[in-house]
Amino acid sequence: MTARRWIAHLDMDAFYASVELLRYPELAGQAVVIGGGRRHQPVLQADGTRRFSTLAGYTGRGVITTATYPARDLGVHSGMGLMKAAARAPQAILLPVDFESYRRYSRLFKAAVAEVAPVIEDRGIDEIYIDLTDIPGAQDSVGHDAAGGVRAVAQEIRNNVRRSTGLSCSVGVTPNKLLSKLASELDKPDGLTVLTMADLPTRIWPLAVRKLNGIGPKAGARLGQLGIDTIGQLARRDRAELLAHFGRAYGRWLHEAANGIDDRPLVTHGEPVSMSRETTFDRDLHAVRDRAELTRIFTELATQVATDLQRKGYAGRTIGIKLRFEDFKTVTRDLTLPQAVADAAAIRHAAGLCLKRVDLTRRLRLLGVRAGSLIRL
DNA sequence: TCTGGGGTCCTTCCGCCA
DNA sequence: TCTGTGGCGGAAGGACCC
Repeated sequence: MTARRWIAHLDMDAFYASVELLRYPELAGQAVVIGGGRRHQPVLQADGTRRFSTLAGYTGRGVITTATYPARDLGVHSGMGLMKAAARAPQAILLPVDFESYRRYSRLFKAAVAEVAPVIEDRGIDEIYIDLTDIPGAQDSVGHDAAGGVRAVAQEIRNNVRRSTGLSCSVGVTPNKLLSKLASELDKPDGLTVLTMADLPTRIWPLAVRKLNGIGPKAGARLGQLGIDTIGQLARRDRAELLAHFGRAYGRWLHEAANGIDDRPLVTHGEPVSMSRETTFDRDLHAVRDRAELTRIFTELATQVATDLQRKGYAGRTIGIKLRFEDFKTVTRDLTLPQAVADAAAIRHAAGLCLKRVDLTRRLRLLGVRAGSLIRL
């Protein structure tokens, strides 16, 4: 009897906002959004209570990074501009992002998972895949529930995460990463969903194609034009038709994904490919009129990239820049050097050579500096 | 009131070279 | 020498994700 493959996807619930609520418990149950600049730090008042900023009157170019569930009920969500969110939910509390804390809780929850199941693929600060196939008990039936064993293992993981962080998470368990990613969303927040291939027609096919990890705004719109809105509609389409419309690689992937087929292994190691720093200005800057300020920011970004590289022990052979113009059009330029570099002066110099290759007549809203082709020092 | 910041991966094009 | 082919690294853009 060969073991049945069980892959879990674990997603922390409203992660950044939930970490903030641990620190400010008086905000529990309220509409809170995370995002924007440093100037919205809560202020401790004379009577010992804290005074929080609200969205009302927000000005700037920030976006929502995370919103609590009560805030989402007011029609705001991550990615939304804070100005727009302020119009919809002026009374919502606004807190600045604190990546330091989120990283600390990220390490905590991943360690808690690893105590139960050590084969983990990192997917960023708030989500992971976990291979449960070989965890003791995962292949057991409980009564007439063939998935009872793996359900218990997943529940133990959830308990461990809550015990060590005080935070809730949602978990999907299925035979592969693609389906588990979908399943973890089915009972959010604080849910556990176990699915087998037999559940595909009832639980997966009714979902919008956009829910599939790998179908973004562009592909979603193109599918819509073909009359394909749900995963089930996609699954029913002729493979040849998808190949004709989307090319060999992507067409094939669409067909397999809709049918729940995904053989990708967990990637448990991984070296960074690039490191970058970028910033959106408070107002659009002009290459000539705002030259001094642009130069200062440019040098600062190069210095930050150098600091990041050195702290993590890498050097980059390809140095690149990214510019975004006032009309949101984005261009990049890069330059591969004879040798990898990690010092601020060399990065700044190479980035400067890249900048000379761009027409700078339009005003800029963003500037970025990147190091790629990394080698370990 | 336009749309953050940090990434990965893929495609296409181009020059160079065998 | 001409023409074709194919690999490869580098550059640029774009789609997508957290």
